[in-house]
Amino acid sequence: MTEPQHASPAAGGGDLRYDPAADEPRWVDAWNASGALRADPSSGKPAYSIAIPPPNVTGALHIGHALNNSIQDVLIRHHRMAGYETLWICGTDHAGIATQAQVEKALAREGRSRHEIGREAFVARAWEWRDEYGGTIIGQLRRLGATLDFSRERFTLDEGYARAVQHTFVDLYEKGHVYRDHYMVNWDPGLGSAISDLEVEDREVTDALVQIAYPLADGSGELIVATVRPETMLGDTAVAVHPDDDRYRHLVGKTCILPLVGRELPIVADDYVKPEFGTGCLKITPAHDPNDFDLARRHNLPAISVIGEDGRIVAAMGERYAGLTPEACSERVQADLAQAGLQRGSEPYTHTVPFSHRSGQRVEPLISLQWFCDMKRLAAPAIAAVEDGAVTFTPSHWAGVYVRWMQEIRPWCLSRQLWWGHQLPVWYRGEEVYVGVDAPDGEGWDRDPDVLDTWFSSGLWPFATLGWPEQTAELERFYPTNVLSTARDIIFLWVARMVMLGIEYMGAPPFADVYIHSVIQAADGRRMSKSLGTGVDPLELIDEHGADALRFGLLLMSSQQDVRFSAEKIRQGRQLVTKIWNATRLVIARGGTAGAPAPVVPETVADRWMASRVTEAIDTAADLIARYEFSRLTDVIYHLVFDEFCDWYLELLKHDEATAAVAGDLLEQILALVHPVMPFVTEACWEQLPGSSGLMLVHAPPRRPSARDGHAEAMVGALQEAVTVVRAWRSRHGLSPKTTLTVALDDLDLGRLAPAFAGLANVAIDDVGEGAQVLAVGAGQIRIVAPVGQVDVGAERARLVAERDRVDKELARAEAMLANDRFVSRAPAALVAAEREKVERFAAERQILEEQIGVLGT
RNA sequence: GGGCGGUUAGCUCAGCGGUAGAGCACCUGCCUUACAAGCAGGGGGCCGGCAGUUCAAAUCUGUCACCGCCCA
Repeated sequence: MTEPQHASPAAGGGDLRYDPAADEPRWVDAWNASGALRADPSSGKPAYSIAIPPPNVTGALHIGHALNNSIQDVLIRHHRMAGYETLWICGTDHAGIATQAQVEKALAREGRSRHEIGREAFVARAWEWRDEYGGTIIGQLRRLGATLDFSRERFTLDEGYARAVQHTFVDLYEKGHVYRDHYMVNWDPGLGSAISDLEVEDREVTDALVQIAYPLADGSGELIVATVRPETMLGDTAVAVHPDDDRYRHLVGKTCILPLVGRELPIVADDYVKPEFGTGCLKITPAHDPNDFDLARRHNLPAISVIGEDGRIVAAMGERYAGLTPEACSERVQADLAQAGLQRGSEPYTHTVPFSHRSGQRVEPLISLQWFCDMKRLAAPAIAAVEDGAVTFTPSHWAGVYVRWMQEIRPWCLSRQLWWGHQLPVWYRGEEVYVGVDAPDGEGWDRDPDVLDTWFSSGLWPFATLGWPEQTAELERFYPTNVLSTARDIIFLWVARMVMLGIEYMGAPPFADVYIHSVIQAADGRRMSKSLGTGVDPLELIDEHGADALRFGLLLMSSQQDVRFSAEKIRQGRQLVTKIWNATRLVIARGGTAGAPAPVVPETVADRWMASRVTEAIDTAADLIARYEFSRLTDVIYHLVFDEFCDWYLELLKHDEATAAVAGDLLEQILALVHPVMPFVTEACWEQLPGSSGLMLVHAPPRRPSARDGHAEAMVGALQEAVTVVRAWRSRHGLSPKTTLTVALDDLDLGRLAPAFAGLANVAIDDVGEGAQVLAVGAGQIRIVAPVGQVDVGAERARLVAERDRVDKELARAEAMLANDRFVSRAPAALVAAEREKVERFAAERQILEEQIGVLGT
């Protein structure tokens, strides 16, 4: 027989602090083994469910995951303890681009490429990669203490899930929302795929703004156009001017000659053109600029592609340019223009240019045949759901962000030229197109090689994970989920799409609440960056401080806005862990036990006071959780444990002013209150408390140990003030805390707490005679004997005079307010009464101060 | 260019109409047998500038200045 290898708070030789690294793993196992994480759709309890925003299968836990999953775990644990049948849906996202890149990298190390091994082998390779590494982040979530339903882990490429995705695509096609079109897309040449608008980020770049002369066809002169991309001129199909521009009005309808190519270009008028930009003449390249594309559609202009999907100049541009990179082509075009005498100048020009979020490469806008989803009709009910309150955002201003984006929603390019993902359920045979979940009958059909944007499949997450389109018990029971917790950069990518698809397929939005948590920035106030080394690894923080400390610290630092990472908050969490641990040791040493079937009846004033404080904290905490105010929740916990339970109540317990039975019961309630935030240490403490049984994980919710008790709060309040006043006095006079002072209490009724006062303040209560110093305490006062020769009378007098002046000012302020008729007549009566009370109190305080000053003499 | 958010103690952030708060940092005492990763006491802010509304403004309105984010 060996003792378990874990820390113990038990009295007598117990460890002085909790050891998270040694103790946490066994709780992860115990929770899992308990079966409590597995949701039971057939239970009679009310349901509470959350779908985890599925982490990228290639990902590792970052600080944002750590915060978001701490939040979700608090919600899940709180509701589980409160008697809900909870389901926290677990799983990962197949992350098309990221996963494909990982596998391609592995292949490259072997000197091979995906094209060499072919699609089938590549996909098999990707699955192998996923089987080997795909569980990493789920394991990391376990270390955080996340109580996901691991038995229902889903992956967005699972067979059933894939079926749901195919079904959705086919259905949207049949409803006419999904269509195929030649349209301008964001082409990522690095990836060799189209990407969505949301995967593009604009960056400032300084390019050369080149001026080129386009001769008028009738030989009457020339137009000068300015461009940062001279190579695209090869695809120009018009020159545009503003309709109100007097310089060019007479040229509209005429034509000019495209240099180097010789094509005749119409000169069109369009108010998109800014007359003040450059020369006011805009070359139009419909195939390579989104604005030009739109303008060309308005004027029925053809589009001529210059750059192909390989990122190089297409063959149709002739052998002088074909095959060049755009940069090389730009140089050659400029040289050719110079030779032709048509280059008119060049100047540096800073503008924003789209870059791929995925590959980091400059996005090439080009026209391509892709599958799109028209979002307008799907968006309308999704907007209504937020506007009429069926879906609420916290903080609320994100609702506006969501609605504004949805109102201007644009078609979503669904196809990606990748191999890893949901291949489009589309087949072609000549001009025929077949869209269906199953392959078409007959010979000669070729399946579209493209896959769907990963976000298309994750849009189905809250219901496809529950078995949809099958009508499962889980779906019936747990849809819609209660809340989605996520970061604001996901609102468009994911939240909006989930709401649209949830309403379309389930007839109800996928969640009632959307909680948008803080983005945790680096200490410098910028986004954490791996390349800059400003990232913080949550796993290292768990190693160093424990998961409880990390969870607490992250929740404490989070707020309604972005916040800077603060290691100090994590340390604070660790201190709370230690505090709870040691408080438990003390309570056990004093004979406290747990497991009382009903509140232990408080006996003493101190007991009733603490029971009252715990009661209030429990109520407040439940309210804060309901409002997603996690930072305040941690604050309430911290204050309760440190300032009330430990600093006062346990000290009173040591002075036998509180009872061990109540202390044990209250500690139990506090552990239950703290457990959703700090699950590990609360389990460990609970385990050590005599009388405990089972896991804190499934403990009943923290029980209000008694009603609020105003009398007890007032009595202990008076005690605290009296003790503090004496301690401060002693400290001011440089007296050691060990110096026992003699004091008398005048009109100060501490009742049965008087002995506690004597103990905590280290005083003897006795008759003090004349000449003692007077200290105001609430309604009464304390007279205190100054040890002869140990008190700096001059300094004390100066302090008292300063204090009296301060009170005078307060008095004058309150009196001035009361002298103001408009205040007395217009302010709420309660406030006026409060000011009157203040006048009385300040006057009394002033009198005591005068008395004190008098005693000290001049 | 449009929109949103921010500017409060040295630092990180609360408060959002009734006399400025927390944690950390700082200063001064304490190894008081649960905890020195602790305890006790203390100093520190004309709440970005200006102008309004109000009996009363960090708090509401307008405006300016910076900082950040999102969408073009």
